[in-house]
Parts: sequence; C-alpha cells; structure tokens
Amino acid sequence: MSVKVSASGIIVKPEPTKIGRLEITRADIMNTAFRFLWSHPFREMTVNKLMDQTSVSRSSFYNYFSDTHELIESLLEILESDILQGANPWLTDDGDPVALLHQSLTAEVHVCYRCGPFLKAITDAAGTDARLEAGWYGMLGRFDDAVRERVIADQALGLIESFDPRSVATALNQVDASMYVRAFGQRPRSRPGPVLDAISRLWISSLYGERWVANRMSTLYREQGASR
Amino acid sequence: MSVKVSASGIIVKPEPTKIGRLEITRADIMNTAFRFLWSHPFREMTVNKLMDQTSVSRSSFYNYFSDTHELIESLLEILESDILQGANPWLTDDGDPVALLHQSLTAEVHVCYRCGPFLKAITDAAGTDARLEAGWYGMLGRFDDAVRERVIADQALGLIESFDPRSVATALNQVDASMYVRAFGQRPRSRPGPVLDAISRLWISSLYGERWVANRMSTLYREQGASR
DNA sequence: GACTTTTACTGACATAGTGTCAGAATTTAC
DNA sequence: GTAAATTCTGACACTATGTCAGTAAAAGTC
Repeated sequence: MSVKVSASGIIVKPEPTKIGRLEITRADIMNTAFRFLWSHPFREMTVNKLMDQTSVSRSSFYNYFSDTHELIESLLEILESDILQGANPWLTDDGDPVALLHQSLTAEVHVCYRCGPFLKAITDAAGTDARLEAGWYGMLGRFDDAVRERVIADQALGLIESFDPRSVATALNQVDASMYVRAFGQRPRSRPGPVLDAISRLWISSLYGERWVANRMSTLYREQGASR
Repeated sequence: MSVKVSASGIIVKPEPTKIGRLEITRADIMNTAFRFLWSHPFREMTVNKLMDQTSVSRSSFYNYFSDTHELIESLLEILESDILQGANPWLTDDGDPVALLHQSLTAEVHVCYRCGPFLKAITDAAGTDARLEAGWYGMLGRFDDAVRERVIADQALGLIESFDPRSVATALNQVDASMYVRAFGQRPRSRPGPVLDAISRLWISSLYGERWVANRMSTLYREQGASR
C-alpha cells in the first residue's frame, strides 16, 4: 500500500499520505460500534443505527466491512491481544506456578470486567454468523493450546498429576469465558471479586490441588458473613 | 383440510381425525423445528423454511408462536425437566456425595450429548432475543440455586470447606453448559468421555478435594498413551 | 342434513433491514 | 487548473417479518 504500481508498470510513488481518510473513517466506525455495544446488546445494532452516530452515510459502512459480523471480528482481534498480554505470567514466566496462575487470572478478570458488555456482544454475534463463530472458537482454541502446553510442562515436573490436559484446559477456559460473559456482560455488572475467587478455586484446585486455594482467596468468605 | 384436491382435481385424502387439531399442528411445528435444528444452526431457521416442512402455511405459524424465539422457549421447557431429572441423585439423595455427584454429572452429560445441537440452538437464539435470554438465564439460575443449596448442606457437615457457595456454584454450572454447547453443539460431536472426565475433575476437586478425583475417571489417562 | 357459530387456516400487504451500484463529491496528482 | 484517484451517497432490489381481513373446515344445534 505504501508503493503503488501504475498500469504501465512503473513504480509511481512512496505515497506521501497526509493521514488516510480511509483509516479515520474506519476507526470512527469501530469506535462508534464499541460505544454502542457498551449500552446496547448486539441484536439492536443495525447498520442504520450505527452509521447515524458517525459522520458518514449508511452505504459507506460497506466500504469498510461486508456486514456487522465482520466489524465485530475486527474488534475481536484487538481484544485477543489485550487478554493474552495479561495471561502471560503463568503461561511463560518461571516461579511459583500457583502464584503466577493467580496473577494471570487476576489480570484476565480485570480486562474482561472492563469490556464485559463488549465480550457479550461478541458471543451473541458469533451465534448469528458462521465466520465470526469460527473466529471466536479459533481464539478459544488458541487459549486452550497455550494452557495445555503449560499443563503438560507442569505434569512433566510432577507439579500437576497426570490426566488428559486437553479437555481440562478447554473446560477451564470455558469457565472463564462463560463467567465473564454472564457476570460482566450485562449492566449492572457483577463485582469482579467473587468471580475471581470462584474461577481461581476451580483452576487451582483442579490443577494443583485444593491445599493451595485458601491462600489465594481475595476475601476470606467467613469474614464477610456469607452474604451473597 | 379433511379433503384435498390435487391439481388434476382428484380427491387425494380423507381425514380421519376427530379431535385436537390445534394440539396436533402445534406439536407438528415443534417437532419440525427440533428436527431442523439437528442439522442446521438456529440462524438458518426462518419461519418460511420451517413451515415448508409442515402441512400448514407460513401464516399459521403465528397462530401458535409470536416468533421463532417463543418456539425455542417452548422447547427449552421440555429440556429443563429432562436435565433436572438426571441431576437428582446428588441434589437430593443421601449417600457418598462424591459418588452421587459423579452419577449426576454422568446423567447430565448423557442427556446433553443426545441433544447437543439443540442446546447450541438455544444459546444462539438466546443472544438474539431478550425474553428468551431471560428464560435461559432463569433456568441457569435455578440450577445455580439447587447446587448452592447442596454445597451449603455439605459445608455444614464439614464435607466441603467454607467458601462463597454462590459464585462457585455458578462457575461450575457454567462449565457444564458451555462445555456441552462447545463439545456437543456441532457435528461431528466430541466424544462424551473426555468431557465427562474434565467436568468431573473440576467439580470434585473444587468441592471435595482432588484426592477423590482419580477414582472417578472413566478412563485412566496414562493407559491410553496421552493421545491427542 | 341444513343452519349457524366457532375454530383453524391462508394470501396479500405493509414494514424493516440488508447489500449493491451507478454516479456525485472530494481529495490528490501533476 | 484539470485529470485521475479515492471516498461517499441516494436509490433500488431483495429477504424476512408480522398482521389482518377473509376463507375454509369442524363443531354445535335443531
């Protein structure tokens, strides 16, 4: 894109490009969609309603995305890198695995709390479009693989007992994803503390054993009088 | 309808039915929908395609259901009782709780394996309609409550350590639901064995501790050589 | 069996949202 | 300043929805 070739085959220019109008409009649409999905479910997002909030017409939408699902897919890509970043400690670092796992889960909960309604929009949208569904499942699958790798490594070290790492990795990731959508997908969102505690309990007890769990609870349940 | 005349003017069929035309047509539509959803995702189910497979016209659909979501809601009610039935042992019976839990999970996996694509249809449809979504979350909520009750009871007996039972119950039910949809929702469906193993591990280790898990695995992982 | 009444069904219509395309408007190239 | 490109838009065709007035079938009545 930075170098264009004319019909005669001559290299035309290294493109001075002030700032692409194209990029601006595209970003405008994506931002508008993100804002819209913060306060409305995906099912209410029509191309019309969306483009009313931008400076360009409805038809222009189709210069950038073939439909609303492709738009969501673009937003999803951004999200994936955000989440993966926070999950890094346990997946890659050396040290106390239980501490690292808890650290990764904490980061993940934070990111997903912040974009809960958008996360829900993605899963809703995935159900209405085959391509997006494949993209969403693809992302989940990459998470599964990463977790599986780490489990295998810790099994080799004797830190985790021997069991089929694939299905357990999938199940653990599914807990996270479905809890985030359910707890943070609708406003008012649930508070992240209890969600983190529950998720941590499941991950730690099923991988490293329940003796590690108690240390990692953000709030001691008894202290707050067993309230909701 | 009791007498049909073909294009050539020949009387095609006499109708022997006496009663319940309404119930019959309603059941016809519901059966057709169920069959359709076995081989197509919900997003492809239009009123047109559906009613083409029945003996009545598209318009008639609206005599029975206000839209496709309400139809799904009716089918969901049937499903809920099916699942609850299998879950009964752990929820209500006396005896070894770990054994009963495993028994309940086994039954649940079986039911959900059998109607996997339909389960996926429900969750897809829930994302596209507020009322159905409320119904689906309502059902999940009732499961959460039942599990929570049982956890509280076992906590009182000292069988389960003291922690917030609500969020853990929700998380555990979410594992089940999301795994069933993911593993059994698309054909070819995953085999139920590994799914049951993974789910059992999460439930048992997070509630009763990992020392109980090994006994309950349907297949000993080492024996099958850590394949895939 | 001929009648009215009730019940179940249907075709035709209005509406909403989608995606396309030819051409207008705007920016960039020279 | 004009040509070429890029970007945008109104108008159109199409699909699916849900409604409704009217038709057909069944049940009730004598």
